[in-house]
Amino acid sequence: MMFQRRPMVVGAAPAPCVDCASRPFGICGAIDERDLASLAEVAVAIDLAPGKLFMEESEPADHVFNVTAGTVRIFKLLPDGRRQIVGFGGPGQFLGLATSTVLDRTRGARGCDCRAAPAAYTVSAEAIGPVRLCRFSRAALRRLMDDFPRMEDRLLETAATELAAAQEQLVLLGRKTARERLASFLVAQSARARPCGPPASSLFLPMSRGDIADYLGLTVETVSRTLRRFRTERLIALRSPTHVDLLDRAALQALAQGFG
Amino acid sequence: MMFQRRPMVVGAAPAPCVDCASRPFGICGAIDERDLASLAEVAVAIDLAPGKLFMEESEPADHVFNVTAGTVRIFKLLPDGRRQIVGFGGPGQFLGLATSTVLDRTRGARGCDCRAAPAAYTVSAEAIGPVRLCRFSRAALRRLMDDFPRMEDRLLETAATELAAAQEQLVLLGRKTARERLASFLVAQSARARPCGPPASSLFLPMSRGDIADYLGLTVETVSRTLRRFRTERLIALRSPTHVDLLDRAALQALAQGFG
DNA sequence: CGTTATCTTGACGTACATCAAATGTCGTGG
DNA sequence: CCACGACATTTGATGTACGTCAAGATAACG
Repeated sequence: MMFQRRPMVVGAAPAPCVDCASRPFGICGAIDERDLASLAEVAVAIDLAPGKLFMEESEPADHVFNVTAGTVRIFKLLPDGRRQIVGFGGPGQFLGLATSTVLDRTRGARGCDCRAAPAAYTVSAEAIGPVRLCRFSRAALRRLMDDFPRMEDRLLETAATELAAAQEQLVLLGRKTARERLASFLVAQSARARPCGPPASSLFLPMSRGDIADYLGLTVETVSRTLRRFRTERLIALRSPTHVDLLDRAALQALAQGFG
Repeated sequence: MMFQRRPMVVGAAPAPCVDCASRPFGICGAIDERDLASLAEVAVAIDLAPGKLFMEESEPADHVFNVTAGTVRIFKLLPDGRRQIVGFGGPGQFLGLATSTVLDRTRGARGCDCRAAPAAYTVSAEAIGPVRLCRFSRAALRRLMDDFPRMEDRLLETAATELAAAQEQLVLLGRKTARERLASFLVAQSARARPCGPPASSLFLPMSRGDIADYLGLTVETVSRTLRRFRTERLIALRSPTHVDLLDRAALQALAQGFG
């Protein structure tokens, strides 16, 4: 196992996997320690500079990715520039599920071979701050799933979780007020900061206000105003734009669920 | 294999599968003709009366379903009654993906055994009009996936398609105007009516205005007004509340994508 | 053919967007 | 270390798309 030197923006190196801190969080956790060699064989570690776009909607989906460090934003654009962020991804985040895009998705049903079209990414993704990720070719993923059925199980589980998250976000965008959206966001972030155990009350937001706005279907101004109002109500404290303390988690939780 | 008699509302019978019209559209299409017996063995056909709730959010996810006739609405509720419909499902629609709900989904990442919790449905579903569906126990699905790997492949593919659809809907709810939402809805419905080939220009909407509103994050009034405006603009014709003709599909398509 | 739910239409209110400007934050170089 | 500039964030004034409330008009149904 050797080191490769590469230009700074995109460094690539074979992945050790064995001591990958994000393995338990992602689909790689499905593979047993003693089989990690087959994984490392096909994984390529890549470093991304802040802002780097590494996956683009409607491009051929030749690779899948796994975030190992940093945070990415996953989004879709309308032709006039309106942006909807569909999610943020931290260590363990899997990226690259794709559909044989027949332009207008027909909710699961096909029943004929209109799926001749090659798979394309359905969303774009770029780095927020410096990011490290692992890249696999789609073919390699296919082989891994064939060799290790637990891998496919894990991927299905991941997809189901992502779908549930997206559906929860549909409720947020379709039916919640700005206050409820921000409360939901803060509570979810604090839960994510500590996947197990008690949620963090002090949390770091790697994304900008603009990102938050585009995630919650609001404007920067509304995000800013709403957070300030939370502050005057002693629900949160704003140490810095990126560092928030949750002072009254119960109240925020209630707001998030639609009370108040 | 015996018949079970049940109250009229929910009739149940073993499923033949062989001549199931919706098989090519759903996950059952993954199973070869000569293996259909193993499928029919575990499938139970069920008839639902209009309005019948058959899957409820946060209940134990003991079964999965496959719509074979009619249309269902899939939704989530807020405690005060606000409703978000996350999708409509016709023949072929698979239902019952679930996550070990740790109350606040943490986007894919877990990395510990907080998943001890039993799987629960993440959404509710009820019949619009009369519906027929097939029910499988989750255990049976697990066995089917083990015996027929193509089944699991198909399910993963389905989940990916559903996720892409949900993400598209996030854009709609987060960033589109009422006009754009309705246009997107009409175009998508017409595309769905004919999964392959040219989209239908005359389409039947089995769901009520209220359902459409709760799907698009609007109110009934706004849906009604916007449709009427489309009518005065000669984009559509309204034969009856449930029967719409698309007169200018190109214009609607453009609107849906965010132009105009 | 009456009764009731659904859909339409109108008048008015408001939560959030838009536009505009001040303030804060942070990297860079003197 | 501090001054400067670029950009992110906050704050304020105003506008508007869509929601709410309230009748009517149609359609569905027994």
